[in-house]
Amino acid sequence: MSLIKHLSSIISISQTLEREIHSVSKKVSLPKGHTLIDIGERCTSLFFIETGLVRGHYFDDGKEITNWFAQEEEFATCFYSFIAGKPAFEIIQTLEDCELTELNYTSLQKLYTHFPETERIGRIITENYYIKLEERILSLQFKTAKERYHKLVLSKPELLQRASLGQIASYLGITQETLSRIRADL
Amino acid sequence: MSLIKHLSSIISISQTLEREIHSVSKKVSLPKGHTLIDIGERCTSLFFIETGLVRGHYFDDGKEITNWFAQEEEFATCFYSFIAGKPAFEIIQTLEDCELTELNYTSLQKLYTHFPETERIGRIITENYYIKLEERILSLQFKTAKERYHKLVLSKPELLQRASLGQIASYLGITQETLSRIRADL
DNA sequence: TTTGTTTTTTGATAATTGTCAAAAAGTTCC
DNA sequence: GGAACTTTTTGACAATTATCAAAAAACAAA
Repeated sequence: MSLIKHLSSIISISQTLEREIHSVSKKVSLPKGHTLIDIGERCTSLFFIETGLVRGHYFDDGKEITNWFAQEEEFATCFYSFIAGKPAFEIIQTLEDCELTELNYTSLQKLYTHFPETERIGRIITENYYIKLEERILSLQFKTAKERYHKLVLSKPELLQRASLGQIASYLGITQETLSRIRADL
Repeated sequence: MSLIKHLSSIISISQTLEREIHSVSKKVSLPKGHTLIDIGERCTSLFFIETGLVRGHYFDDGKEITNWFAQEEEFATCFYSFIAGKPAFEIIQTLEDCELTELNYTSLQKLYTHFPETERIGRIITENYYIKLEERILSLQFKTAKERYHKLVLSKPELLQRASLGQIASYLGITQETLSRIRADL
């Protein structure tokens, strides 16, 4: 689904605004394994995923930790860097060939200013992402490794085919070995 | 700090808007231990904390789990219920005598509509809360109990005096006994 | 102060998950 | 198909954290 269509599902987008979004955003095709943003860089773009899978990850004690996955119709960015203007603490990387729509920070701020209705879109999208994060906290806070895995199986079954075990394990906050064992005894 | 002052630190608030916010919000004084929202209710209010401490908690397997704390100059609400209009999954309760400013959902939506500049405030506040949640995820995902505790000591030292050990422990995703032991060997 | 209540600490033990190493299975590419 | 590489699984063991129970400490009320 295109970015415009996605936004239209939140509030109606005028012809003028649609044209403006078209003119300030750009389509990007990237192969699997491509790094969009590296640690330490400033992440000045928001990527809307039309097709493909992207993840954000960082290193802790030499170990790779997946912070999030983003798939079709979701946005990918180092949120902290994008919003706060600080260096990114994570690597953003494609896990599959991707078709993305890129919108940079300056253009987005201009949209907010010139098309006040986009503020509402921004707010609502952020609210929804907030709720998703909150759910993840509930899961990480007191659920066992097995419960977290089963929850993921229910909520994002396709992801299990699309990402590697190690990537999924670290996303769930457990080691790959533990996840492998959880899968074994079912 | 008052709600108006807090909002002014984000964008400038016009006289008219200030008057409007005044007229739709109301001050609430509550004693320690008061329940603002209970599980299953719809949370239709946003509470800005002028003085005092509030927490959100739920029960898992009979155990009380603190989901968040909110103190002076922060907002308290069951975000999920407030935004999605679904029943709250948590109890919101004062941990100290509180002075709050209450703004209800309908009034807030009217503000958004009649004063488009408030959309921006809403977006920015949500963005900032999102970043805070993200930080907490990083902590819960792979840090040890000790590391999580020390991080809290650095970021919110006063909280340790204001909330009980059990409340803090569950917030960190550990048992009270473990937290007690962590504190002991320093 | 004394009594009753709640919170925190301590101890013994069990369960969960991590670590390190190596084997097995699956992929990729010539 | 087979070599080289990557990913997943398995095993033995260690570390971390939870559980349950009880003692100690802190707090509140009469």
